[in-house]
Order: sequence, then C-alpha cells, then structure tokens
Amino acid sequence: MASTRLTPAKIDLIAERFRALAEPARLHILLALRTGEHTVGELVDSTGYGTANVSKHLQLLHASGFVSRRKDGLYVYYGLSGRDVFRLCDIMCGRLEAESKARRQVLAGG
Amino acid sequence: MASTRLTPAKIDLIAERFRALAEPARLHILLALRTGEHTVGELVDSTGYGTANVSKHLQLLHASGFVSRRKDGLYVYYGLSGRDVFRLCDIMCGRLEAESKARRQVLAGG
DNA sequence: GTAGTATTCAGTTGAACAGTTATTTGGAGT
DNA sequence: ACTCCAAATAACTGTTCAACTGAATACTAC
Repeated sequence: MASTRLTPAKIDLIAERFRALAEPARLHILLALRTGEHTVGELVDSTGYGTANVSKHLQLLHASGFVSRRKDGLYVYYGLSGRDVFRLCDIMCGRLEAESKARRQVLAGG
Repeated sequence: MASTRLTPAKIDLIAERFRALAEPARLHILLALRTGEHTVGELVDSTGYGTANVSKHLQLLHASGFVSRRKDGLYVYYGLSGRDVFRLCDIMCGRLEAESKARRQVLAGG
C-alpha cells in the first residue's frame, strides 16, 4: 500500500533519491551529521573533502530532503532531517550481512 | 546497533548498493519482477529496453544481490530475492509524500 | 575595508549507460 | 554427429553525466 502506484514519473524521483545516497562522500557526510548540526567547515575537517565539494554534496542532499539547512551569521548549519537515512542504511547492512553469510556457506559447501 | 559500525569499506559497499537502485531502468525491471520470475526476453518485452541492456542491468542487480538467477534450458529466469527492495522504495515514497506535503504547506503559507 | 565562510563557475577527469556487434550456449531438425 | 536457430552474455564504442579541483564571487561580522 505504501507504494501508491509506482508511475514512471515516481520511479524517476525514487531513482534520483537513491542516487543521492549512492556516493560514499555523501554517506560520510550524513554519518558525520549523526552527532548533530555542523557547519560546512566542520564537515570539511571531519571528512577531509574539499570545501566546494562538501558544499555541493550538501546542496544535493538538501535538495533531496535528507538534510536541513539553517543559516546563522557567518555559518550555515546542516543537520539530518529525519532518521530515514539510517533505516535505509540498516536495510542495506542487513543485506550485506546476509550476502556475506551466504557466500561463506557456499565456500564451506563447495 | 543494526549498523554494525559503518567503516569506510562498508560505506563503499552500501553506496554501491544504492547505486544499483539509482537507475530508473533497473527499478522498472524490479517492478516487472514483482509478478514473479521472468526470462530476459519477457523483461525486454515488458520494459521496452534492448536485450543486451536488460541483461546487463540484471547482472548488476544479481551482483548486488537484489535478484536471483535460475537457468533452465534455453532460458534464464530472474526473480526477486527478497522484499527488501520494496521496503526501501516504500521509505523513499514516504519521503516524497512528506516533501510534497511540506511544499504544499509552504505554498499555502507563503 | 579586511578577514573569514559559503557558494558559484569553469575546466578536467573518470565512471556509467545505451547501442551495436560478436561470441557463447542450448535445443530442434535432418 | 552436423547444421541451423534462438536466447543470453561478452566485448567494444560513443556519449553523457557527475565528482572533484581551484579561482572567483557573494555574504557577514568586525
């Protein structure tokens, strides 16, 4: 039911959202935001990516609705907008574990 | 918890899985597989993509663990390996709806 | 105006997708 | 067995798109 008829247009939007999470750099940034709001500069320091790069990733994540944006004086504070991201990651992690377990079984059996 | 310490290596794997779902063509194929197992040819017919193209997408989905593969004589039958895909899509759909609702509120408020 | 932060712009690089053509694989007919 | 055909995959090509970099441009506080 939750999937209210997946029309082609909606599929495009979903693919677009998945693509937003399909980049290690962006996942790293999201991970860094788990501890709370951070400025671009802080994220640059904690991730090691360049400023322009981080800024652009944050824009994309913001456009996709994954992070919130709050401007305060000189700084711009980005934060997670909801915990869905980690629900998604958890599902993926579960899949990874299931895969590696299955692979181990194959190796043991063969 | 479920996210058993997200190391950089694990993040790369997760990003790779998200990327597998970040393509409308692959989502269409997964959607078509909701009705059960199908051959490459059937999926070509139902999606309208070229044979080689569909085959390649299926390989990627198989490598990412999203579809199962069973060879029977001339044909290769692909099927969904689990319902996780649609749990993921449902979460994304929920986000889309939340976004569009928020957007409508902004429009109404402004 | 100066210093510091974030964004934008232009350019380069590399990856991924689509399409075409070849190769492999399995089955049917003779 | 050999030939022929159809299905799926592999190999190759051109193109498109996104990530990253460094410089230039807003924007804000002092």
